[in-house]
Amino acid sequence: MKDKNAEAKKIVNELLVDIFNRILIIEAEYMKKQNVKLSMNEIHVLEAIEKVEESSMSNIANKLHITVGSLTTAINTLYQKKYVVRDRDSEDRRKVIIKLTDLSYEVLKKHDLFHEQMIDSIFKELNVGEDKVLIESLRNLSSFFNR
Amino acid sequence: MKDKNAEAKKIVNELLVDIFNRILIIEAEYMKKQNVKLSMNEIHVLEAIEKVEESSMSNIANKLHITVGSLTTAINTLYQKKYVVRDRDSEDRRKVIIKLTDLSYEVLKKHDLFHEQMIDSIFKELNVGEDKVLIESLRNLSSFFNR
DNA sequence: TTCAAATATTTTGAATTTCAAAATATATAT
DNA sequence: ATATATATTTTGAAATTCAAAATATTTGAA
Repeated sequence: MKDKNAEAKKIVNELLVDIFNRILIIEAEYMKKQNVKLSMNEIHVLEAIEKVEESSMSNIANKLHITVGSLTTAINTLYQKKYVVRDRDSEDRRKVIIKLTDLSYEVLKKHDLFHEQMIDSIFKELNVGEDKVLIESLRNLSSFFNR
Repeated sequence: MKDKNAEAKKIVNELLVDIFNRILIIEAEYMKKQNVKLSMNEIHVLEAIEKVEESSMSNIANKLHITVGSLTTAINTLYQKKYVVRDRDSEDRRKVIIKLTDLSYEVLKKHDLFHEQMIDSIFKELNVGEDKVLIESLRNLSSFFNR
């Protein structure tokens, strides 16, 4: 049986693939232009540390979907470059808590600005109430990944 | 000045980041479950070869936003595993044209199915005409990357 | 209390992916 | 003819990742 939305679906798929393929490259170029010396990978580590509830190694690695071992090497270089410090949790001394330095907050401010501009570009031609459709669609896509 | 859409924008940004962070992992799990032995990286190379107009090394690398040198190593292993063959362009013998084998088309069929299910999950609760809003939003985001 | 099991992290060794620059081959234009 | 441009591969190095082993600390049961 034919799908009446076939054409729209094809377009949405192509747009998503295109966006997905380009976002990292564009974001990296933008950050470089802002004089940020870190890779997108490193920036995403900082972002995860900022967003996660308790910034232990396990929690951060979990948020990033990488192993704790991989995170250790990432944190090692970020520590060397003075973007993070390591603290022991006083309650449970097995846990290492990662804290961001001011250097990191500068980077994250620039990163947030990029995302703001990106989101503004989506909203600029949206009419009242249309944001609901967009949010619902993205929620459906996100929950598709939960099964 | 306050932005009346501030809350909606925040939600859209979080959804996009979440989708972006998870899609590759979920897609990789799916392909593995379908008994595909290739990495997502390798699958995306096959996808680019299929989609590009003329599948020369330069065109493919361009589509993937990687250097031709990087592509050469990727094609080397895909050739070894019998997913592609190399042809010389008879018009211009500098060009190497990459062709997919049947093994690749099997993989791409499974990959397409994943994307179909993904897109269906977006459309399942969309009413008539609402797909226009979604397409317009994604188009705006995509063209934000063009500046 | 004490010690085995569980949990948190780091270390190690290897694979994959990537790049820039040099090398090679072919085509084009003067 | 030959210099220049274009297409690709090779080379050497860096970044990112993983799994498994090693280390440190906590927890729970005897």
